Amino acid sequence: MPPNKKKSPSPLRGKLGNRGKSAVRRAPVIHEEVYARLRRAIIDGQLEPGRALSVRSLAAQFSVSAMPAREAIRRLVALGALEMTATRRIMIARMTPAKVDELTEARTLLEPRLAVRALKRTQGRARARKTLISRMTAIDKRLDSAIASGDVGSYSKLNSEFHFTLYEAADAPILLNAVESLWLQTGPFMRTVMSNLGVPDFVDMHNDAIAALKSGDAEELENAVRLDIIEGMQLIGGAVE
Amino acid sequence: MPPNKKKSPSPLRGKLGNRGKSAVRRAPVIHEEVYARLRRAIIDGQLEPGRALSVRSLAAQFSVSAMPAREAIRRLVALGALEMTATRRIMIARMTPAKVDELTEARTLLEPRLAVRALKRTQGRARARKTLISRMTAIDKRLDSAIASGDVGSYSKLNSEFHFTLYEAADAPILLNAVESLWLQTGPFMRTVMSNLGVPDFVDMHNDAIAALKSGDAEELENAVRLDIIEGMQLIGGAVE
DNA sequence: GCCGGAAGAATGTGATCACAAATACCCGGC
DNA sequence: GCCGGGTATTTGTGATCACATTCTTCCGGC
Repeated sequence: MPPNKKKSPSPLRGKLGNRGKSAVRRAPVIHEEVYARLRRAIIDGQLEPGRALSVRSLAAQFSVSAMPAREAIRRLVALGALEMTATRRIMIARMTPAKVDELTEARTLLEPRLAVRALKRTQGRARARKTLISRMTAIDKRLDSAIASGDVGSYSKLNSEFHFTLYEAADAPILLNAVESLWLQTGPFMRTVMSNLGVPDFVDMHNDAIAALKSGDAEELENAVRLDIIEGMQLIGGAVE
Repeated sequence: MPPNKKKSPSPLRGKLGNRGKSAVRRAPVIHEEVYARLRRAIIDGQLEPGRALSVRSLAAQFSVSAMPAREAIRRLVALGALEMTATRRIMIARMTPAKVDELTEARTLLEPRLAVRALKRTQGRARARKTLISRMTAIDKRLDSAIASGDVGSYSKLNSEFHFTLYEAADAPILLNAVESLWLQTGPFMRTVMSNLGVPDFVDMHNDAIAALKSGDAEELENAVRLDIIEGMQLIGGAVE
């Protein structure tokens, strides 16, 4: 009997989808799929702060082996989304007043600029601008019903979708990456705070942002985004300290 | 003979230093040591853009096994310091005009704020303020001799040391992390540009920053840092486009 | 002399095992 | 009922192997 051939059991390689229809491009790369899904769950606020995580449990949950799970976890720890205790236990990062302060400053600096970039980038392109506005309006509409029904989960998800739809239109991957890292650290708390205090009604800011996008007013857009961030972070700050 | 016990050869666990004197705290964790060393090398501009990297070669270079090397590489790819080709080859990230633009904006937004935070944090603490100033002055002095002798390597190293000495005094880990990620993407180019164009004389900005720190002038400090960034990035931008 | 392609080496990724440390669990004593 | 301590389990980390691809190299045909 040959001594090798250890790879038989294999936790289902194709489980996470074979990259949809495009078998053309690169291989699946399981660990990126795991990372993407976990990141989305955190940004959308589906995991509460302090919730424990482990390499093996995450691997089991996603039906993959330990290796992709630990790589995804490693990345999220590096980005500040996950926290490691002194004894190397992993959990969703917890909030502190100091972190609220830092996140508020970083977000209010970067996100308005990203929004303005999206505006400027669609300057000559009426078609692209219209597409962006209609997509954001659609999300905003769904956001309204989430607020009306008090659906905290949907609200979190749609809120992040609203912001990133705008930010991604800026076509600025470095800034976007930085901002994503900040959302990874705020996401869990938005959800927690709203579960306690109820869904906020910041929709004014969203409407202002859409209006500014329509009129092409960069300053108004900046202010709308900034105010949205400040109000959201104040909510978190009030709950933390 | 027992069939297990495969771990014998082991690439020298204590090679990278047993964390100095503190055997009190947590275990060594080889992959963090590898990450820290590689990150420093990149920020200091010791690795030129496009330079190839591989898991196994990095492991061999640091006398560790493949596992810590790949974890360090994974993190640096996530932070934008390393680039992956379509065929999964790893290299030091290359620069594009668009990236220069983004990095300039992000850095001019974040770094001056970090500097001001360092200023504010040492407001009441005359002792801490003095220590900070003297440390920065000492680095600046060594920077002068590096400029005088045209030592590009030392210049890069000392320049990053100067900035991060200031930024770390802000005690703002989230902002610091974001800024480090940006330096990881600029480091290799500063070095390249200076190798071609020679060592720049931005020391004025450093002197202004120190002076602002002494006088407690936040606005002057902000401007000094901003100008230093803009001049440096313009140098890179001129070489890239 | 030059080109194309095949053989060989190298690479990223996934899987699995070993191990020390930390946590969880349980059981007996009071 | 509650606590303490010892055992069993879980955990992160490192090491090693397998494998499909990709890159390199070199050689034979023209």
